[in-house]
Amino acid sequence: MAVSHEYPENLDPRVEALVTEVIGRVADKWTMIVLEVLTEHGELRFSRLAQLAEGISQKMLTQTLRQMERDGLVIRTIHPVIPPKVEYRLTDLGFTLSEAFCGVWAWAAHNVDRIAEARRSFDSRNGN
Amino acid sequence: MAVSHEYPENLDPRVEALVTEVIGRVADKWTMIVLEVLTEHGELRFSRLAQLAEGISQKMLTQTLRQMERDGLVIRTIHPVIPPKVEYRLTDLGFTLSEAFCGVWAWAAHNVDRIAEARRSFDSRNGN
DNA sequence: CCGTATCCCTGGCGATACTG
DNA sequence: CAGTATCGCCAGGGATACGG
Repeated sequence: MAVSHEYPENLDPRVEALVTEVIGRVADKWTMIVLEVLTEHGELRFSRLAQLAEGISQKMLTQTLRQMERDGLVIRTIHPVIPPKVEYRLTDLGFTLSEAFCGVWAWAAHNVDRIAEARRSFDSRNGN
Repeated sequence: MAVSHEYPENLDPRVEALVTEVIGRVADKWTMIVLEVLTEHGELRFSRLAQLAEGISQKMLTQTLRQMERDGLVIRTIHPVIPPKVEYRLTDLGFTLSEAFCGVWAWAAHNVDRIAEARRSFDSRNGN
């Protein structure tokens, strides 16, 4: 804590744009939650994932999983049985992203109270 | 890398909901970019911030800064001069969040190529 | 069971114009 | 300079229905 940190420097503005695009794609609530759930539980089927990712709609879950698969974050395995069984698990790449985001979760969990307090303070300073 | 990591466990589902809300609020492209810019450059005025946060509209910058101020991530200092001069800098809390997100930037910068490759592969597997 | 397809509508966001 | 206010668009995402 309070240790300095440095952001990666991109000399090439095109690369920087790509990095920003990746950030925009990946820094999304549902992506983070799916990442967390898959990290905690390992391989999961679609329906189980839908339960564990509290509040997600089927559409958003499908969409999120497709994007993550496309970006090489998850592997989708179709078991040719009836009824269909499809399982999702993280790739190594997905796992490393999960590690990175884990720090953000920890930060959030550690600071919920300070944030709530800051909000109360801000709201009372400015007309309720 | 490939070292295991653990997400914070929240026994209380209400706390968990709060954490998720904070994640949803904070895991946003512009918040991440403002965090990065303020970390790199220290205290900045509004107009300079607008230049450095490539592509942001004035509206989104104002909105993002207000939310961040409300959450206790930035301090807004109004210098009573003409023309007006308003400066923004990170709080300690904002700085620790910046640290956490720094890992995600590093991840993105380090893996742009793998992601681009994964996308090409995915797109060619499924009808272009 | 695991999706895709369609409808529909809210709200996020840019553009523009105006104030202290 | 540093905002607020207002309008208008269209994409994100829920709900529903249907297909393999």
